[in-house]
Amino acid sequence: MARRTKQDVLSAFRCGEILRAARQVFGQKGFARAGIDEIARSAGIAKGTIYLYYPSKEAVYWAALRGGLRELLAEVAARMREVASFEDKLRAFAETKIRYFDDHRDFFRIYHAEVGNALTRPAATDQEFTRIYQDQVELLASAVRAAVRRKEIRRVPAAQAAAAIFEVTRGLVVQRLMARPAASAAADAAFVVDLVSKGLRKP
Amino acid sequence: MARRTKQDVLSAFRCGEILRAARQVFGQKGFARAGIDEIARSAGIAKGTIYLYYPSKEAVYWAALRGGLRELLAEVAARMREVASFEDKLRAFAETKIRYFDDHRDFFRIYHAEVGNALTRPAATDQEFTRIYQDQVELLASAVRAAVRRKEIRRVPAAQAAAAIFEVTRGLVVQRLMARPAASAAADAAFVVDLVSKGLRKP
Amino acid sequence: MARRTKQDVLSAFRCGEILRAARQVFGQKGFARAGIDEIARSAGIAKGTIYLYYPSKEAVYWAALRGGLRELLAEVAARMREVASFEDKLRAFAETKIRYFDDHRDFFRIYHAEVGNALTRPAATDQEFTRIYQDQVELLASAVRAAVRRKEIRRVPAAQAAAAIFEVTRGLVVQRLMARPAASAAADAAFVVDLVSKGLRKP
Amino acid sequence: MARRTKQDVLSAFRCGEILRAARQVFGQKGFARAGIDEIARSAGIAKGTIYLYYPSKEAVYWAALRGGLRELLAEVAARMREVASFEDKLRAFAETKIRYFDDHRDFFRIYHAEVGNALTRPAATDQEFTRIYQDQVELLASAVRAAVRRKEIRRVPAAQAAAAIFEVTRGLVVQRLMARPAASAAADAAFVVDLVSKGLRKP
DNA sequence: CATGAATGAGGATTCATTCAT
DNA sequence: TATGAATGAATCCTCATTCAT
Repeated sequence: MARRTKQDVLSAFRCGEILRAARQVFGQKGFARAGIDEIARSAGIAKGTIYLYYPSKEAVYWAALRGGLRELLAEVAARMREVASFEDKLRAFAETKIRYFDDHRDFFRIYHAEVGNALTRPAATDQEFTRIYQDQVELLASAVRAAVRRKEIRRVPAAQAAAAIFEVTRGLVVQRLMARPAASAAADAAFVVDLVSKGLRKP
Repeated sequence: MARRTKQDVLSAFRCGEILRAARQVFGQKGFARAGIDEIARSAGIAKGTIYLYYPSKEAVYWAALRGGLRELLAEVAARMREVASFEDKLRAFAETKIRYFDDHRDFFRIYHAEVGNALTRPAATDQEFTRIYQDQVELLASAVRAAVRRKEIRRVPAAQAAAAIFEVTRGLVVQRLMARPAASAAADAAFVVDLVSKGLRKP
Repeated sequence: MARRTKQDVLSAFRCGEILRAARQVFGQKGFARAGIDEIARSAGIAKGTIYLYYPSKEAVYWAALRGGLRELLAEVAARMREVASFEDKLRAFAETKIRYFDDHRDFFRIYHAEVGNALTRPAATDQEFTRIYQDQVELLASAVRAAVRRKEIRRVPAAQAAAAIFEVTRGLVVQRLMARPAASAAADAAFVVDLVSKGLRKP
Repeated sequence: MARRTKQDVLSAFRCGEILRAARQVFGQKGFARAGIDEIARSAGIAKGTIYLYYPSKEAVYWAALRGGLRELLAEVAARMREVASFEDKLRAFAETKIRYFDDHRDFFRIYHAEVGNALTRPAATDQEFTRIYQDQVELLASAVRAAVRRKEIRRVPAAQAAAAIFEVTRGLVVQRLMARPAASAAADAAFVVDLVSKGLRKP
């Protein structure tokens, strides 16, 4: 059993290294221009080894994307659960995402690119991506619904409001990455909170 | 002169057809997976003919992107000039963009992908893209500044506000394209206007 | 008839210009790297026009080669006929060739390349090249035979001797073209005459 | 170490096979008309494998040319060192070259073609070719100088004499390859020796 | 399990040739 | 006759994937 466990640990370590390298290389070059060779080198293993853990370049890409997405979703969900008011949830959402992407710029590029791809092919693989993507929006939508119910904010269509919050936040991340010396994460998040909470405030 | 003109017309027609086909194919497959062959076929010409008008696949891509961007920018700027109040300018911006992208879905995908690429390589070619991109944001920023001056809205940082409006709009476009049977363009635009104008309203 | 003649003159002029341009471009780039476009431009006509006079790129090449070869052969033969002794014929041969190639460097490169090609493909077209090539050697061989008959030189195998003279001369041309500031044509020719006439002198 | 050595042996074998195939195909078709595909097939490997050993078609060509040139030069130099008299050195030079090219006809064609190219582009790559080419001539020139010093032959310009010998020999090779049923290598070499040694004999 | 040499399908680009004007 | 825009076959090179060691 120790043997098995040792194997598992090694295997998990390899997978982790591969995905870390994959995010770096895919993030910097995009899917097509990234080479398996380069990912392997960055992971400190040989090209062939990757194929022991993943059946194809696409599979590596999806694993890298899915892993990051799940981590991000979990983190955002956790932070949002920690607070109660709509404004606090809003702030938790924006700040966590901004901070996460500040720390995982390469991943953001994959994520962003995949949004674009999801627009094109409603293929089986993308279904999962779309689902996780929508899970994030749903986090916001339910917060909006609750706030409406609690009369914290005026009655607004939850889906559109959630989408708006979601995209304002994503837009800020894009702006932050395009123009380097950005404001602090907290300041940018505060702006989102301010705009949205005022925008949704009861009349 | 007639001769020359006839040639010019044909040449313009070819360029137009190539760019139209390019937007379609690049939009559906992305730059790397798109084949010159397919673009040519879609344009109804032979592969080699493309190289009479553009020196490389990349050049075709940039021309397609730039052309669309300029058209969009011009249209948005024109619509915004037609109206006076901040709210109307806001509506003009959102509605024009949503409508344009509803009609040019393929182009939106190129556009979206390139935002992602611009995050990675601050190369010479991308400079122009970034500039046009920022021209759009500037349209909004100056509207915001004017509104602040006219005391239509409260004092907010123009750049951030513009980015937020810009991204909320873009986000709605993404949502519309991901989930097909969307609300009307006017309704989605109205939501943006509502959220933002209330969010920026004087206290 | 005047009409016809005018046509003929124009046609001859076109052919001449094409061949002149062909020698220049083929000589500077070799057959494969030379483009029909470039030849046409150098000849001051349009690409398609070349195909009114020659059926293919190869045909242009062969015409350029054959024309030059014939001119050279005629010139050499004429000069050799003007003199009587073996030494004088030798000098006429070497000096005329050296001078001709000094004046037609581009042509020499085509000529040289084709010797190489003739080694490879004993095709129909090359037959003629080989024949003209051997006609030149034959000029020398008959001079050698006559000299032997007249006892000007010792008895040597005419074919080998002719080949040797031919190649020594050609070798000098190569040397002249590789190392620019060469000796005068007369001096180089004199060396050939000296070496060979002494080498073939009666014992 | 054994491992490494086995790899090295395999690698050397591959390189050798590639160059052998390259000489064959380039020799029969010339650089431009030769296809990497065909070279690979002739070497018994796949197209892509060539690119593991050489970065481009050009690199393969140069390696094939350089390798052959060096082998030839080494062989000629060795044979010439083995003998003392001018006549013997002359014979060693001529016979070794004739024999080498009899055995490596394909290589001769590359070699010959490159002489032509060297006439055109004095580019960096050709520099090395020109150097090795001149090293061969220098072998002869120093032999001539020594013979003059030892009074074996009359006083002649060493460079021109060397060039003449060099080219007579090359000319004979061309003749041998153009007209198949040639004399024996020894007989052709003897002719060169006879002509030249008599031509340079003291008066 | 790990390796990396070998594979070969795929794709951008060039250019001789054609043909409508 | 002259043109040059259009064609598409031909070819170099890349790189995801396989497999013998």
